Amino acid sequence: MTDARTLLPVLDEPGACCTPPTAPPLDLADAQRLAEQLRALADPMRLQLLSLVMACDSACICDLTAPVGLSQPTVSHHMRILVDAGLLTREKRGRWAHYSVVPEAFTSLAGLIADPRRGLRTP
Amino acid sequence: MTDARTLLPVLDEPGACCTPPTAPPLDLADAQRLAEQLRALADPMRLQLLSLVMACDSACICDLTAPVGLSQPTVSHHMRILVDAGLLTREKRGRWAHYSVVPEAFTSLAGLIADPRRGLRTP
DNA sequence: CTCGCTCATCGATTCCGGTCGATCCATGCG
DNA sequence: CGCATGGATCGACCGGAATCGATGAGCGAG
Repeated sequence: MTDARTLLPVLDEPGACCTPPTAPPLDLADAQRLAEQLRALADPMRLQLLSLVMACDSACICDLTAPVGLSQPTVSHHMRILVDAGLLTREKRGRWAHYSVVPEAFTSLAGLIADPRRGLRTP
Repeated sequence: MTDARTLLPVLDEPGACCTPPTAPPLDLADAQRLAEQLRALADPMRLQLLSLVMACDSACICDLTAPVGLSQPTVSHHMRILVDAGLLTREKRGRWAHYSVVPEAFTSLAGLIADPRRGLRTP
């Protein structure tokens, strides 16, 4: 990066690498918040759990452990991560905890990925 | 899970948890492939790198290390992950490696998240 | 009140992923 | 040819995450 291009940015010599990135990258704080939501999604077991909740529209832990083949504490751990990421909501009814999807979270997340000018690009 | 509901599924007693998940979860292989793409996105530094590539439309490593403040091997490592996930393409021109985004990957990924009936739900 | 059921939390273990310095490969130049 | 440069790979380190068994907190039923 310490070549002549940084000193003579106007030249645009033919052997140059490419246009230097004058635009700063995505703000680190924004990137971290977005990555947190994506990291919650980036797990096969959590994707399976999400598919089950979407199918039932409202599910509790006891009905989720068997289909994914995980222990109850592990399922609870995954559900907590999904709730903390804002992708699910938890509602305690009696002895059971009912989990439901947050559709807005998925639509906004999809919008950020599909239209990166609003999410990955600094405005 | 070993309550009477599994033996008498027709009863639908009022104290029951919820409807049992008769539908199987998302196929594990599909979940793993989807998780692999999402895991590539679920990192703040990779999101910053993506924003830089999108801004330049074609960037090489030497122009990416400084803005994100990472070493060259680390940036190369992240770019490899993004290429392996199908989100970027790598093209060697001369001494430099030019990276470009794969728009279709982002649109399809956004579609799977926004319309989970096609991606997270088993058809 | 006591017991049983559901779920969350804790502690420990194991494994994966990010990061770096050092090194190696390929290309272009003299 | 030999040297310099851009980039990829290697080996190692370290923090964090996934998983489990055991335990604790809340609620319902008897």
